[in-house]
Amino acid sequence: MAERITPRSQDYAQWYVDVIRQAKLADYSPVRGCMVIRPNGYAIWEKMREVLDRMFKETGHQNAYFPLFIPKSFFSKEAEHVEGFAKECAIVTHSRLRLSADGKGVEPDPDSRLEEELIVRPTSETIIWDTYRNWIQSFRDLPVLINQWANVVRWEMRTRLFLRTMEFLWQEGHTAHATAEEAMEETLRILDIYRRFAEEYMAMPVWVGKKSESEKFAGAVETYTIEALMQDGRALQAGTSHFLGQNFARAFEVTFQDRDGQRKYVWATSWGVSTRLIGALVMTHSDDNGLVLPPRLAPTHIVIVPIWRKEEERVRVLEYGEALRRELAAAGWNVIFDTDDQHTPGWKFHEYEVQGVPVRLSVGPRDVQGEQVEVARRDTLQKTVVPRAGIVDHIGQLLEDIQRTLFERALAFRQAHTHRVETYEEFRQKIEEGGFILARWDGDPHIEARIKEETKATIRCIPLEPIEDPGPALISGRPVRHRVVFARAY
RNA sequence: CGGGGCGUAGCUCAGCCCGGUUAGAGCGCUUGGUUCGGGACCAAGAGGUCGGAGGUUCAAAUCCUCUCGCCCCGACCA
Repeated sequence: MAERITPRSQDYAQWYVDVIRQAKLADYSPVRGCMVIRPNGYAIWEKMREVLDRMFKETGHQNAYFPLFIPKSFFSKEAEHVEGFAKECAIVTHSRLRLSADGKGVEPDPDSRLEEELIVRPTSETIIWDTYRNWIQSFRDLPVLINQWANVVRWEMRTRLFLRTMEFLWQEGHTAHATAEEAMEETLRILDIYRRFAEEYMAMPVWVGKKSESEKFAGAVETYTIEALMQDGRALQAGTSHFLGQNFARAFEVTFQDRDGQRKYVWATSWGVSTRLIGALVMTHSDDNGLVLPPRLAPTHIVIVPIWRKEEERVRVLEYGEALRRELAAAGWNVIFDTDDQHTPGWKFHEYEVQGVPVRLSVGPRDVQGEQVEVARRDTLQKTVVPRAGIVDHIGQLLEDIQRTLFERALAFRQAHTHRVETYEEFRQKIEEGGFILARWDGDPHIEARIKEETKATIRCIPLEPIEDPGPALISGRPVRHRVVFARAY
């Protein structure tokens, strides 16, 4: 009997860690705040990467790779950006170790102190814009549409597996454009890619909107975001796309000569999603039995568990199962046929359930005899027996149904946990229940700050499609046209 | 950075308060056998500088001091 998963109702944070550990997505590492992403977790990241990379390329982007280290001086060029990241940077000061005096360990060799210290990138705007200066001379060089898959380091106070680790994997897009309009179009194009990815692949409904001034990215003119709701009622920022204006172009002197012969600063965007999405996936769909994965991101779609007692049964069952496996694999599904005889079928049922494989097939003597297959779906845990003939079509439809069911379930959850409030009093009560609160805000940052201070709730976004509902704003009572989205967030 | 918790076998932990031969359990692992339709069972085995350093003592996993690390909760952040 393996360890149990703490029920969500008992301790949500512990449940989250239990699911990750038992589904073998990640381990803690010897380094504080850093995790080891195990093959099961990394395979999900690879699927995400595959899908997003295709979407980026379809919209004209190319991948490139910039250095991990950034000269310290680069950070002094864009004031807001510096302020945003200064407090969480890892800094390389030496290039060599030597044996320490007591002979028991090693220490930085003082002679190897770097002339200019290097910052381990917390994000790559600075080094990329320094590079773009050399690439961009003319309007003919624009736009520059580049993405990089990389790791970044942010020296966080407090970490949580996948949601916030000191080192994490992500993609960061950095684009340069001739006009503000083009850059804004790009910002929103990417935002829509993120929305589609969240909804269509992760089966995770999201709010799409703009960040308030206080919540936007350090150095951005506008930050756009997709915001999801986790099962415990807290919001999670799942992806951001920034319109950077000319801030970085000015800081790094990136100009081009336009058609009209004028020298102009270029317009910029940057955008990213990270391995945090794996945490979002866990907290959107999984249950007390373990991980639940949407089929479109599941590294393994189907597992076949053979069952037998006697040797002659074993032979027939394995033959039956292997034919099944081949047929399903030929249809394009990733299939595991678990013929390991060290574990009982019951053990395997639990194992794959914990790991979130969307569909499990069991084949035993009964099924061989009746030319049938037992089909169990992970999302509802329902089991049915279906005829062997036409199994491929059946499974195909089932996987689609699971994908749809997960989205609908998450959407229903979000709807049930989204409330409109009219007064601050009501707001303060409702926020305690978790979930999203749609309320009117008059745009005053002081009121936003006060609400955060008093309730820990922040404006998650100002929806791109405005929630028209004129009325008095919270606290100030000033008349406003629409509502914004509040929540307590991760 | 504040508050709390924990460091004993690969994992989860007991033992510590009240010091006493050879440090335990469950799971996992190895070998053999019987099993196999929702986490099988039997037998035999391997596996530990009790986080580290110092101290008290005839004697320390246990008491004292220092130290390192990790986890959780807050403030800060993707």
